[in-house]
Amino acid sequence: MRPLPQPAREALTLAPVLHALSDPVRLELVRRARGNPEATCAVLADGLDVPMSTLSNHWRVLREAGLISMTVDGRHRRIRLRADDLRDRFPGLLEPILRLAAAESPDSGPL
Amino acid sequence: MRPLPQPAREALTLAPVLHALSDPVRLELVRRARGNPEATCAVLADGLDVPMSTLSNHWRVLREAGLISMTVDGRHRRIRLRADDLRDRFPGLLEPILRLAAAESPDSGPL
DNA sequence: TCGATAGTTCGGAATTATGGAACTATGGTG
DNA sequence: CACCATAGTTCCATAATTCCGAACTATCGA
Repeated sequence: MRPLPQPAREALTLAPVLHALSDPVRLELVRRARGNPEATCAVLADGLDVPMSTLSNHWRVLREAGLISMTVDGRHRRIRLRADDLRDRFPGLLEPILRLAAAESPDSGPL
Repeated sequence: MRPLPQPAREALTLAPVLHALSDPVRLELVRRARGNPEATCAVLADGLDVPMSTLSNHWRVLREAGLISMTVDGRHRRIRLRADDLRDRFPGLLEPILRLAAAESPDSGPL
């Protein structure tokens, strides 16, 4: 269950977080990650017509911005939303954004 | 005082708004616009070591995302934050972001 | 009319994003 | 162990964006 490198909580900055959330696919991945702790990349991306290499890039952007952490678990990567770190560093940021994203695509509808 | 074209309130979507806010320069411009209604481009960008053509692009991104409106006033463009439209369409979004941005660069400090 | 001011547009260079193909690493099976 | 399937990453060429200097436009004031 080796963890992949990620920025420390104190190193998180606002602009990269907003950038990471400014893509519809990534926003959806984050929403799913929140509702689905410890899920793998493939599970979270299920049904999203996006090629795997592009997804891998999206996960990297999310990880480098500090939104998620990844741990290697066998052949899988487990994704966890860094909810605590984000709440600590950017209180009041993530909840409204995810709420509005959910309002904009109620199901996991048209991204 | 002819207004420049801008997306209608109902047409605003989350991803472009987050994208517009994901750049440190634009974030700063939005902060200044909020504290400085009816100011011109030049006034809002004062002191920001960014070339004018780049600023013009930033204003366009902000306008097209629906964050600001611009009206032509003589030789000037007056910038207004679309606070009402944004609050209506994305309640709870802008305030936290601008608060966190202010916390991250208290003055208009290192962008 | 002329010049200065305020900002936009154009176009090329630099950066970033996309995605197919090849690769790596792990687990399961015989 | 040999072999294959799975899960994801990396490489790299193309496409799309962004940056910014230079040229342009529009308006005001003298």
